[in-house]
Amino acid sequence: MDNKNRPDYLQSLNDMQYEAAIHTEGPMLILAGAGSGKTSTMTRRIAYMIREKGIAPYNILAVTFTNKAAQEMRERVEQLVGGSTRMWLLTFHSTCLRILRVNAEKAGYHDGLTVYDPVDQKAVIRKCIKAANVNEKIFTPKMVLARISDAKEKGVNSAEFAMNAASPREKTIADLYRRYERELLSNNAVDFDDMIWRVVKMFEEYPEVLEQYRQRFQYIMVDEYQDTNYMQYRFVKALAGKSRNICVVGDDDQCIYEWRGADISNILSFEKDFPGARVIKLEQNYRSTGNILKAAHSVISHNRQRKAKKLWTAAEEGSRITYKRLQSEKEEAAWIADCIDRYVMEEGRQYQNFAILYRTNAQSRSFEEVLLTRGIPYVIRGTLRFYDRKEIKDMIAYMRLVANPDDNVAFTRVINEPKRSIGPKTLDKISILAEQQGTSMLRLLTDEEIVGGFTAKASEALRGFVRLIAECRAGMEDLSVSDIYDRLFEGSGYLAMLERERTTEAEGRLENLMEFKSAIADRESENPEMTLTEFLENLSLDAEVDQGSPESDDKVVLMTLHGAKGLEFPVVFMPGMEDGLFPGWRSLDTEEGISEERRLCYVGITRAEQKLYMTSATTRTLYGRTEYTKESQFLEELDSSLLDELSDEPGKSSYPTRKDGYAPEVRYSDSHRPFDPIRAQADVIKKKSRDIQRKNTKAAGQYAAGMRVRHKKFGEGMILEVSDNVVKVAFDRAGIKKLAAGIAPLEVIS
DNA sequence: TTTGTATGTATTTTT
DNA sequence: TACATACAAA
Repeated sequence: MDNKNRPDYLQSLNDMQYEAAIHTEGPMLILAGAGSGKTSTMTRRIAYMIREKGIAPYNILAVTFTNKAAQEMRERVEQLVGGSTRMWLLTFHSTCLRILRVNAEKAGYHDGLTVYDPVDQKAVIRKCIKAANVNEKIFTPKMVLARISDAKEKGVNSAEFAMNAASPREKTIADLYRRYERELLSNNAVDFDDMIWRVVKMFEEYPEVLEQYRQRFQYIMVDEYQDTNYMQYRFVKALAGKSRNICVVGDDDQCIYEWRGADISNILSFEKDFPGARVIKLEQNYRSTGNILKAAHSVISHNRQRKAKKLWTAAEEGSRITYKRLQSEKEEAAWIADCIDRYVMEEGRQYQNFAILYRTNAQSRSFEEVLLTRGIPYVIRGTLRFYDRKEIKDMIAYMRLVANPDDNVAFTRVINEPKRSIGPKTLDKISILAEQQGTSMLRLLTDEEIVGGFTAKASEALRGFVRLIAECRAGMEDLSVSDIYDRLFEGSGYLAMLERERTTEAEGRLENLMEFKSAIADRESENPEMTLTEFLENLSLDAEVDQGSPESDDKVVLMTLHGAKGLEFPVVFMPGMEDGLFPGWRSLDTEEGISEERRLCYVGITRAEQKLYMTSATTRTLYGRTEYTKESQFLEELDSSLLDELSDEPGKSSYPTRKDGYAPEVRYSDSHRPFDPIRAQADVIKKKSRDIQRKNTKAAGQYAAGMRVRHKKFGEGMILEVSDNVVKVAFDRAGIKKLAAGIAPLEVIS
């Protein structure tokens, strides 16, 4: 194809990529193989729409699955179009949550809508299981939630579920589903499935709302289409139904989340859903050497039901895949460590060139042990997320309670954290009473009569707790998020609790909470007007936070095969190529199960740029049991002419080991540090919090009902009521607001 | 209400 | 093996 007439930013595309980029009208399916330049193509397509076709960014919706992908795409688009764009380039969940917030009332919710993560969901369903008084051995939270999620993905509500329930077991699940649904609604909360589903439902119930968004989003793009579930498909189809300007990008061979609801048939039947769809295959790979691609192809071609395609490369053949069977998982790890050492010593490679990709997280241990003793730097990516830590979740729960007083899960989480002598018994009472009165647990406790009904100790604690939350809620308009955080952290006694403990664990928690504070400050400096609600929303949708400093550090990367999707490394190790481990034993009995594992294997192989190693162990200790293993069937499926199997060389170790001493990282315990930054920060927080409190208690006296006041943001109004340091003002224009007496910039006029 | 001890269970997890 | 949860005792 003649490149001459292309705009400069399209010059670098190959013919297929170019065609995809300039095809803007009507449905299109881009089958983008691994490493085929998918993101380049997509971002250039958007740039082309904006720059050449004059399409307003306002009219474009681009949906991804991860925040990371969305962020990366946005950056690259902005580079291409020069300057920032206010286009909707978001994850499915952010997209739907935005729509849901704007139309909260129509969807049955109200202001302060909270997002429940899996831990919150579990808390809710456990409560439901208890309340329903059913066999907890059979109806485990995990199983029930899986069924509910499944139903929501299919758009089946609890009433419909109940109608389809034939067996007693199904009827029980229907009942639990009903309770769960009701609980979330009364808590003004949505789970991840709800975000998509409620929007789709609202589109059905309010065609004018759908029409409005159809008008807006004339052009729609969907990334990773093979991973969409049925409800996401419905969402996309509804929005694109009229304009039909929909471009989906994906690779059916990389669908590895079927177990989570991803429906591979969405991509397989796209041409049926959108007749006349243009199909473009991106098959040129820019990542791997020839042998790696051939190996990947030999494995994946054992799958039936796939779109015919074959990656090719202009690069050289490269070396073959090396396979080695070791004695145990310990030797397996040692062998891989040797390999890395050798590369580093002989070729001067950097550690970050290597990735160890395993099937299960449990496998990481043997690698950690070996790498640690050898002094090889490494990072484990994607395990416990920062925001999943207990102390972080606790503080988030406090903040959530301020933003949404209906959030019973948040209430239950922190009412006795730190210990306030509110045990399960008291909690039960509160819960039942709240339900009877049709209110939330926190709101119930604003009733002095009810609070007084508990023991002196408990009622005192409850009063303090409620006052703190109310004070922060009243301050929401005028305090920054970090101010609120400081006030909650100190005022709740959480800070004091951690300081009292004096264990290394408590120190670590304190450190994490300080880091959390700086994360808040970071976001605040980017967006000084950030509200608490906004902050919480971003948190719940963005699990990925700067995990130390991953990219820049020169470290071997350890992660699961699932986590590796979308990434690439010069040298990749795939340990644990054993039947029952990979493919996993739970997938063995179905064809679809094996197929998905095979796709996972394909994903793993195609992560490698230059060299791929596979290993297995004849005996493996898992869950404290040592067992003999059989080699993975994927090894047999892999074209043997591409595989070099290394045998044992008796008497000598096949690879040199690192002898030179490696100085372990020296860390001084906190008590030996001349200056303790954590303690210093804690003092700042304490001061800030007490400052807020002091201002508040002092200030209430100067206001009285009936006074006219002026507020910086809300203008003039009249005080309706003053109680507990909270001033209730009816503003002439902004409506009724509750404000913190000492914080709000109120000026008495008369 | 808190604490210690027994018991059962165990892929993968973008949001 | 290792962790979370359930239950009993103080």
